[in-house]
Amino acid sequence: MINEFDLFKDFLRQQKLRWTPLRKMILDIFLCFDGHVQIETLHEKICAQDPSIGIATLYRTLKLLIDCGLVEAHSFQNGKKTYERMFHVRHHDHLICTRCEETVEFEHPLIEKYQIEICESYGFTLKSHRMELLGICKNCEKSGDSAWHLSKKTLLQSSYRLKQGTLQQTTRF
Amino acid sequence: MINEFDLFKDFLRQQKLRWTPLRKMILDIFLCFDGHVQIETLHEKICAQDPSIGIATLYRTLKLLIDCGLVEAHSFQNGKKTYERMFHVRHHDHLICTRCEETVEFEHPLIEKYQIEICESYGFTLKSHRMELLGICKNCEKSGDSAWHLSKKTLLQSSYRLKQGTLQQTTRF
DNA sequence: ATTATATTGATAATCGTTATCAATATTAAA
DNA sequence: TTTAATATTGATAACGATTATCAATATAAT
Ligand SMILES: [Mn+2]
Ligand SMILES: [Mn+2]
Ligand SMILES: [Zn+2]
Ligand SMILES: [Zn+2]
Repeated sequence: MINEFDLFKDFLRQQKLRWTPLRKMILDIFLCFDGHVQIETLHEKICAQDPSIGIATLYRTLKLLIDCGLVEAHSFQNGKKTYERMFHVRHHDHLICTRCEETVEFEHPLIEKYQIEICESYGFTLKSHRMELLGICKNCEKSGDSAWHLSKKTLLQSSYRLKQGTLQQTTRF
Repeated sequence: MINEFDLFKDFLRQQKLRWTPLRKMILDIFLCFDGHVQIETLHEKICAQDPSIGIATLYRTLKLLIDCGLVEAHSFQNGKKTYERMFHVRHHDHLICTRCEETVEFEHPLIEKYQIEICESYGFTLKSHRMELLGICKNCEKSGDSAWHLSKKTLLQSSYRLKQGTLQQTTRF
């Protein structure tokens, strides 16, 4: 039964790169996590085992894992990427609560099918897709923070920010 | 017949912000463009009219236009955002050629419908979505650059880069 | 052994975007 | 009209996740 380690090894050999203890360790720890992992989380757990490991190596190794198809990087909201294992994981898309950032994974065969049809009709060769549904989860919806959130939104919209209990001007980006 | 200018004016008034000549000018020029505009393109055209206008004001004004729903920002590949007018424009999603960056706009009612159904089934309130199909357009496909692209991809994957005619090591991000 | 190539960590650089701030301009209040 | 309060603007510094650079080291090929 082939596994991630063998695949990674083969990929590295094929690319004339090397299967090192460090790369093994990083893959090992990455696979401990379920779902979406942030680089920082990963780095912490790795540093617990060996604090001398630099963050650059982490980025480099993740990049390699992406190149060989074992990992996928997502760019959801906050600028930071998250990494998700892709081997022996069904394809799925994401439903994201914009309030608490909870994510739900789903798949919809018909949507997938229509995506292919659309591409064909425009003469495109579909390589991949990104689909994210953004909404408010049940919890956030009922925990009636809506008032606070609304006012917060208004404050942000009107280019003010609550700071130290008073309203202070800020820039309007 | 209500237009973007009136909507923007109303929005500003409502937020106790001001309708200034500069904001009018920026909106004016933005509306000259069709489709997706980059901030840099916009800045050039604006500077042609008045070189003293700072880029910060552009970002600020675009942000306001987004807040009031007249504009949408997209984050496709290359890190840079593009801005698209949203008023009197049908909702659509995007099909993007990853080689030449050509984009095609499309809509598919059933996909939209299923998105809503999916959200409901998980108890989410759908607020928005993002769907991008990534592929190779007909032109790029047939202009048989595939050999070059393949080798380029391999080079990138194997963490090398063609530089000054020789193969030089580079980092592996 | 000797040479060629790959890996690693520290650290600087990148770059689109945001924040800060002081000078003006505009509006509201007195 | 004065006076105070608030908003706008441009220059420029800061941000922050990611990437590049580089020298030291490790590994593979010959
Ligand atoms: Mn997932
Ligand atoms: Mn569009
Ligand atoms: Zn939530
Ligand atoms: Zn193309």
